[in-house]
Amino acid sequence: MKQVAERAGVHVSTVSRALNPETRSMVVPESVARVMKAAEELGYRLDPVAASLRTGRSKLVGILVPDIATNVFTPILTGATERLSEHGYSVIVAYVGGDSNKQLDLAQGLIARRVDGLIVATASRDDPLVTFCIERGVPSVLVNRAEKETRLSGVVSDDLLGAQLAVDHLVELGHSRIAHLGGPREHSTGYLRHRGFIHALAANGLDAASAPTEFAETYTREQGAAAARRLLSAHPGITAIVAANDLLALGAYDVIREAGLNCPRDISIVGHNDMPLVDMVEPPLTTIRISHKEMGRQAADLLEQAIETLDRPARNVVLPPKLIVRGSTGAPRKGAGRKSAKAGGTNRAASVSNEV
Amino acid sequence: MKQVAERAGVHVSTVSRALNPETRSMVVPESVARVMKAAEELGYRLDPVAASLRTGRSKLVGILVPDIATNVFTPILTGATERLSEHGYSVIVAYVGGDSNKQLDLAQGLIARRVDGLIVATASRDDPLVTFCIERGVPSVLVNRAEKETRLSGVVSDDLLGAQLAVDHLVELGHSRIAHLGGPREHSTGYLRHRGFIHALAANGLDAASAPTEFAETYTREQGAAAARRLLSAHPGITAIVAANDLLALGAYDVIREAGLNCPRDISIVGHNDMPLVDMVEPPLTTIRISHKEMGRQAADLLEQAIETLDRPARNVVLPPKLIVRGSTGAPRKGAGRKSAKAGGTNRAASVSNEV
DNA sequence: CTGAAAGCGCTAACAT
DNA sequence: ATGTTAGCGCTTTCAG
Repeated sequence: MKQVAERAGVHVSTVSRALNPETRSMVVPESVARVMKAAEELGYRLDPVAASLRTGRSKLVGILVPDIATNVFTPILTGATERLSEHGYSVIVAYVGGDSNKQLDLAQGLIARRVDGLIVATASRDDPLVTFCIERGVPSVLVNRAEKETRLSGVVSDDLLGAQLAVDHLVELGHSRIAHLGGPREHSTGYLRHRGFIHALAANGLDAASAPTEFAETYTREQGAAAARRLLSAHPGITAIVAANDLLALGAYDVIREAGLNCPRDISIVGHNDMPLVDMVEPPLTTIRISHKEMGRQAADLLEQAIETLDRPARNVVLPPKLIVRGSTGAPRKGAGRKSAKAGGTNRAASVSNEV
Repeated sequence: MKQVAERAGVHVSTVSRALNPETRSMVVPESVARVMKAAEELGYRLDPVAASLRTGRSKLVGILVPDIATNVFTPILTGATERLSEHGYSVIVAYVGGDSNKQLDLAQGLIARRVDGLIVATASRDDPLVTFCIERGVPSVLVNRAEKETRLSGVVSDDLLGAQLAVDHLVELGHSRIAHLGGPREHSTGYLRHRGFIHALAANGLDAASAPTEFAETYTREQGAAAARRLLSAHPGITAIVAANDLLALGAYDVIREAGLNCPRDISIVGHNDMPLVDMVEPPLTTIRISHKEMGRQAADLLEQAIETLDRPARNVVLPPKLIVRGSTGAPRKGAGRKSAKAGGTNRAASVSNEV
């Protein structure tokens, strides 16, 4: 930097100001030009490490993703990274497991590296990590999963609505014995999709209280299969399953196949996420589409805002999901629909709150 | 740090030495203990930014992945990140597009952040980025894709062998009119899998020179479909396709379906990668399995070695792929096999060099 | 084995 | 609008 200053015939501090977009306006354009030229000629670039040491800022953002990198977190990551890098940020990824202490440690480490903010894709409905972020005063946003209470801004899909869309679709097809293949309830996705399922059932005049339901412990095909097995053995009469997630739905496929049943003839299935390739499985999966990449982008936006103006009130961005009808849903098999639903209803439970 | 020094009754430099595992041996154990205790009590942690400014090292590794994040790069990323974080490294991901100048810029930026090394998952067979890394003296390794010449260490799958496995399998089933649905030839994967295809054909006594071949421009389902369409219209007589990648194979599925044909009855297909869910598509895809996560891990190992001892000679780790037989391959339809192959052959072309 | 002191490269008061 | 100066928090010679 000293060399550049010499070559441009100015002081180092002028070089610093000229090279930094934020302070460039303090320098007369002519000097800026000379500095730029000198820097160019010497192949000089500002040292972000030194700058970071001095300013405490780093143009670095940490992102915490579950280590069981399912397909949904990849587009979130790319969406966020893309958007962030447009604004000069780099992204440090940390894959975190379930251990809460390790999570705090990792966050700690990122903070030590002076990240300007954190994107948390791992939040449970009441997460110590969030408490930690708030206490430490690190600008942070949630993505995909929200907390019970909105302590931090975040971007999520309207999971309640998504599940309702699924139920409404099934009811329209004539189903009334609809079961739920739920996700982990400590995550907002599992919790809300279950609630959406219940409410939609009620709104359609079906018995929500006794609706067959089993929860998978994790969002995996294996756990989905295990839960689906429990569901089918306890309630052989069901004609449709609303799954909290595509992977769970595919687990149900495995079970249905192994039971010698046919989807959708014997049982219809709706997934959630519309992850890549579920249009190619057999039968093509009817599911709820969520734009995870867009979630990532918006989380990036939210984080940048949080970084720029601290203590900005927490705000939840809720993205609308969309029903994608494919081959895994159809009319119930004859003689199956013993419980009768109220006449063909898209009676969405409009008043259900979206509180996590 | 000064506070810790005071509290422990030693000088800051002693604190520094005590806290850093590499220099801890210079300090008498008793002092170390006192320092540790004081640090603990104050909740003090070393500042990596300041350390980085001083030492030039950062415990940060950059990884360059293609921005069209297909499924294969996610496990590479997680594998590498896991292994690296075990050794105290954090990972900065950069999603890079095709523009070579932008790639250099991104690498430049990572270097400015003082990354200790770079993992490059984007290399073409002769990549200016590699030249750049070498010139700048940044420890770097390649992963998944290698260069024509081994200028840098790397981890790849044995792509030549993979393609041969695919052809041998098809020949064993009785196919002789086998086509290749190739990948981009500027990448080692596309190039080598094509060569493996050719050599295996020859080794099995089939006419390699005139084997129907079409190349997709990118590894996408769409480009796969386009190339498969060209293949089928130019060579309606083929009974099997060896695809350079699962996505391409799925593109071929689309085309076969739209042509009213059936896989595997009319045409058998073999993919490459064994990415998630291809066992669930219809028909389940026969493919070549590669452990991308393991590739990521080994790339991490190689990079750590390169960081520890500079100017270590470049070394290629070649992982063995494995044929996974599923439902997309079967015997050719009757009357299709007009060309005759040499008797039932697993005549692998053992002597084919693996040079990229 | 430990203390002293210099300085990594930059930025932000403050002064002019 | 620009120059001066004092560190950011650490590591690492060099002395002792």
